[in-house]
Amino acid sequence: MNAYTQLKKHNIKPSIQRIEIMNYLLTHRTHPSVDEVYTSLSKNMPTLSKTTVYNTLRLLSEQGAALMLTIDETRLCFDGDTSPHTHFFCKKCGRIFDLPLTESLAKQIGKIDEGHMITDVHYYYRGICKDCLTD
Amino acid sequence: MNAYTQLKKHNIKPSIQRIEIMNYLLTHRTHPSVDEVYTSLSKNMPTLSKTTVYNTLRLLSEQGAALMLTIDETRLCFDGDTSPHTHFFCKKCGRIFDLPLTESLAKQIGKIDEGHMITDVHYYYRGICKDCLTD
DNA sequence: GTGCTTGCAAATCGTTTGCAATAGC
DNA sequence: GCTATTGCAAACGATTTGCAAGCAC
Repeated sequence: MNAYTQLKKHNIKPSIQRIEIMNYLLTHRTHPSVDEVYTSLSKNMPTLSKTTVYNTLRLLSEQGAALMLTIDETRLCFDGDTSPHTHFFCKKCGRIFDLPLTESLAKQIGKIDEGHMITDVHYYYRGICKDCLTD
Repeated sequence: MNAYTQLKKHNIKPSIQRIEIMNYLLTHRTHPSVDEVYTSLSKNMPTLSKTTVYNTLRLLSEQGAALMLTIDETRLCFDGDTSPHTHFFCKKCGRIFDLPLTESLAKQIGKIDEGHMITDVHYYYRGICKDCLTD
């Protein structure tokens, strides 16, 4: 799915900036922060404003075109992959890894609500990643 | 379990401030923010510093005596209940609710690691709570 | 030309840091 | 007395806000 289609699908009016930001999320599965998106895109879009990146990423997550991750206590990260999966945060290097969602875990989604309306599900794991363990 | 015992159990040297903060968490299951703990305790401890509340809550979560919740993007919240359960965040009123951890969900914990060392598990749900839905 | 989007600068506010004062063995 | 803890003020930094300029239909 390309960026333009993804925006249309979520009722977001496509602008150059929005397409570029959505495209960045779709092609970089690194769970980037606002700053990473901004720094990377501003190389080819010198007039891009960080405010626009903030606004757009928030809009994308509100409209369900991206996930806003709060697993890193120091900054918001974003994920263009909205399919169900879990996230692992390394407390040492700060990277976020994707982990698969087991079938039985997937089945739980939406089962526990107690009358609340659940719109977002996040499964977060923290610890030390494989790479940092061997250092 | 009282606050003093909880601190000793996690190798935290008990001071007046630490006992009061730990006790607050154990007696208020509202997932308070730093500010809520500070504001409430400072009524009876006028010299209490917010820095101490920050330091202590961080220490408690590092030592496993409390959970640091990052479910609310705008502030850190803390939970003195370290037993396995899930959290629901209401996007409208900002409150955090406890939800039970189903047995099959509990069984997943520690199963998906892919070589990483997992130390923390958080299951977060977001949406609109029962009370806000009826408003 | 009307309404939405962008971008700059300034403000905001939760959190951390530096460091001197204090308390506890 | 030595070490750890506390508390104040200042710094920090991520995010938001206000508002004017720009763009699109």
